[in-house]
Amino acid sequence: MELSERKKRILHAVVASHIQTAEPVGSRTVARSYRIGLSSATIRNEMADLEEMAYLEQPHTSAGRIPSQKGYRYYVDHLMGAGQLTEKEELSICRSLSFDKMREIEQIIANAVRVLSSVTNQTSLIMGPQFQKSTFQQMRILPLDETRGLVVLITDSGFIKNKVIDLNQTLSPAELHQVVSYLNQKLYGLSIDQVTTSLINELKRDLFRRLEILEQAFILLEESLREEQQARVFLGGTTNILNQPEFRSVEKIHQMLSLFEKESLLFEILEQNLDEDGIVIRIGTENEHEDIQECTLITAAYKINRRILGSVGVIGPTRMDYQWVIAVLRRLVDQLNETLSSDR
Amino acid sequence: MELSERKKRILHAVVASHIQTAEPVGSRTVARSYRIGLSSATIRNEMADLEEMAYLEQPHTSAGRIPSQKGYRYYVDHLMGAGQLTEKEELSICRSLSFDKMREIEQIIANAVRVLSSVTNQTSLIMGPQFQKSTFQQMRILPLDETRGLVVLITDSGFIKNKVIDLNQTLSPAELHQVVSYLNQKLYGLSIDQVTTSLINELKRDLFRRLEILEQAFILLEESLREEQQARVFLGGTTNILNQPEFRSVEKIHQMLSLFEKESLLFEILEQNLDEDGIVIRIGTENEHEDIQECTLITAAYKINRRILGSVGVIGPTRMDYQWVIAVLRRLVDQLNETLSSDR
DNA sequence: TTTAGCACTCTAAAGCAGCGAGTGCTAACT
DNA sequence: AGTTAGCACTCGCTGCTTTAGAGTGCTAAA
Repeated sequence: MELSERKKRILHAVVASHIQTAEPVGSRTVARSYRIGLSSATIRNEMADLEEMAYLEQPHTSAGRIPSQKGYRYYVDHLMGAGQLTEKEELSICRSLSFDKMREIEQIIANAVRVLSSVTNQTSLIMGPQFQKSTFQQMRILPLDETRGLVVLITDSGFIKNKVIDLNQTLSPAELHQVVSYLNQKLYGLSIDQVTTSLINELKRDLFRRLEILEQAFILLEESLREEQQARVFLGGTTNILNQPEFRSVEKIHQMLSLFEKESLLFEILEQNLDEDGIVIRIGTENEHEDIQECTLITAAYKINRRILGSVGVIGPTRMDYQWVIAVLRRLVDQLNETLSSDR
Repeated sequence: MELSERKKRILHAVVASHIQTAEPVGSRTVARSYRIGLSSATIRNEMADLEEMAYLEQPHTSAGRIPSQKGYRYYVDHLMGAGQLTEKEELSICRSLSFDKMREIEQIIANAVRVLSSVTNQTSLIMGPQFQKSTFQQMRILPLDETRGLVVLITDSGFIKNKVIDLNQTLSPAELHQVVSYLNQKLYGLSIDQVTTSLINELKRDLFRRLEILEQAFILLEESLREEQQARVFLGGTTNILNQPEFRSVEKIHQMLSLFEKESLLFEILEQNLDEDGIVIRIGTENEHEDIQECTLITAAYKINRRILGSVGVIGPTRMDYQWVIAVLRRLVDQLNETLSSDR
C-alpha cells in the first residue's frame, strides 16, 4: 500500500506542522506554508483520503487533522530526513561527556542523562550499567579496626562496590590475605551473573575446612549481588513533560510522574529494547507497557568496548520532533561509547 | 495578646476542620460539628474578631474562613496536642529502618525518606550526612594494575569514598605504602573541612622531597573534597503534592517540581535549620526562601552518636496536619538516630 | 450577652448566542 | 479527469447572563 508522491508530501507537511505547533493542521495551513502548489480544496480531498487510510485523524468534525500513530510511524520510516544538530547542541553534549574520563561510571551516566534532557527538552532516562553483566576482577578486604573490615569489589567495567563488614573472629593479616587471594583466584573473570549462591556455597565449604571465618564476608557477597539484581535507572528533566501541551491536565501529569517514580518499571521498559542495536523507536501502543501507550519512547544501547551495557532514551508525547531527537540521541550515544570505552 | 478560651476553641475548630477538608470553614460548620454549645451567630461574631486579629482570613466576602499563617502558628504553638501514630505507621517506620544495621549510610537515608513520604503522604526530603563534617579516619591505595590504583577514603561516620586514579610513575609497593601511611598519620582525626587546599599543598611539598609521585592522588583528594562540598539531598514522594488541592494548577505544580530539581537550593533550605535541636516548623513566609513561602516545612536534625549530621523533613502546603506529621517525623528521627548510632 | 431573622454579597455552575476555523460537497473550470 | 472556487454546515470556544446556594454582617429581640 504505497502512498502517492503527493500524499507523502502532504502527510509530511501535516506531521511537521503538528510537531511544531501541537495544533490540528488544516488544509489551508498546508496549502499556504508548505508550497505544494495546490489549493486547499485539493489538499482537503487528499487529507480525507489519508484519514480513510488511517494516517491522519480528526479530533472532531470541524477541526484540522492530526497524525495518527500509523501516520507517525510512516513519517519515521519513510519521510523524515537526518536531523542536524546546531553547534551549540553538539558542543554541550561533547563538553559534558568528554571531560570526565577519570570519573566513575555512575557519574558519567548521570551526566549523560542530564545533557540529554536539557538538550531535547524531554524527559530522558538511562539504565545504569548492569552490574550483573560485568565480570569479576578483584576483591580486597581492608581491615578498618579490630572488628571491622571493608570489602571492595571491582569489576571490569569500572564498577566499584564496597561494604563494611564485621569480622567476627579477629583474623591475622596473613590469614586474611590467604582467604582473599583464594577468592580472587577462583572468581577472576567470571561474570557477576555466574557468581551464584551455589558457587558461593561451594567456595565456602572449601574454605571452612581451612579457616572457620568470613561467614560475614560471604553473606555480604551474596547480599550485594542480590541487591544489585537490577540496575539503577537515572532520570533527567522529569519536569519537562509539564511543558508539553499534551500533559496539561493534572491527572495526566500525575500518571506520568508516578510512573517515573517506579524505578523497577522503568527498568523493565528500558530492558526490552536492550538487545537491539541502533536506535529503537516505539510509538504509542507499540510500547508494551500500558502506562506509556500515549507516549513515544526512543532508546539506544550504549556500550563499553563493543559490549552492550545498558540503554539510554527519551520519553515524551507521540508528537515529538523525531528527526531531531534521534539525531541528538545518536550523537550522545556515540560520545558516551567513546568516553566509556577509552582508557578502561 | 491572649485569646479568650472561647476564641481558642473556635480557632482550633476552624484549623482542624480546614486541615481536613481543605475548604473554607463557615460558622455553621463550627457550631454543629464541634459542639461548642453556641449558635452560629455567636461564632460568627467571634470569627469576625479572629479575622480582625489576623488569625483567620476570608477568601471572599461570602465564604467561610481559613486560617492565616498567624493562625496556623498559634495553632502549632498553643492549641494542638501530641499526635498519636497508628500501629501500622509505627510498624512501617520501625521495619524499614531497624533492619538495616549493616547497610551503608546512604541506603538508610534513602529508606528513611521513602517511609517518611509514604506515611505522611507529603513530599519529604533529607539531607545526606555531610561529608565535610565527618572526620578523616584512614586512606588506602589499592593497586589495580600496572598503571592504576584505587584510592579509598574512610571517615568516622561511615562514609566510604573511592576513586580510580592513574599512578603515573610505577611505584614499588613499599614506596606506596610509605606515602599512604605518611598521609594517614598526618590526616587522622581531622574533619574533612580542615583538609584545606593549603594543608594539602604543604603535605605535597613535604612528600615531593622524598618521592616525586602521586600528583594524581593529590588531585583526586582535592577534587573529591570539592565535589562533595555539598551533601546530597534525597527526595521522596514528590508526586504527593499533586494530591494536594492547593496544587491543582499546572503552574504551581511546575513551580514546585522545578524547585525539587534544584538540589543545591534544597540543600540551602535544609541547612538553615540544621543547628537547632528538635523539630523546626516554618510556616509560609517564615521560610526564607521565596519559592516555598506558600508551603510549610517541618524539619528535624538527625544524629550519629549525638553529633548532628544532617536534617530530614517534610514539605507541603501550609494546610498540613501538623500534629500528626510532627509525631511521624519525631518517631522517624528517633528511629533513624538509633539505627545510625548503633554499631558504628 | 446571646441568638433568631433577614438582607446582602459573591462564587460556581448552567444555559445560551455568536464567532471562526475547518470541513465536505457540488458545480464550474482547465 | 483532475483541480478549484464557492457555500452550507459542524462544532468547539468565548463571553455573557442567569440562577442557586453558601455564608456573612447587622439589627432587634430574648
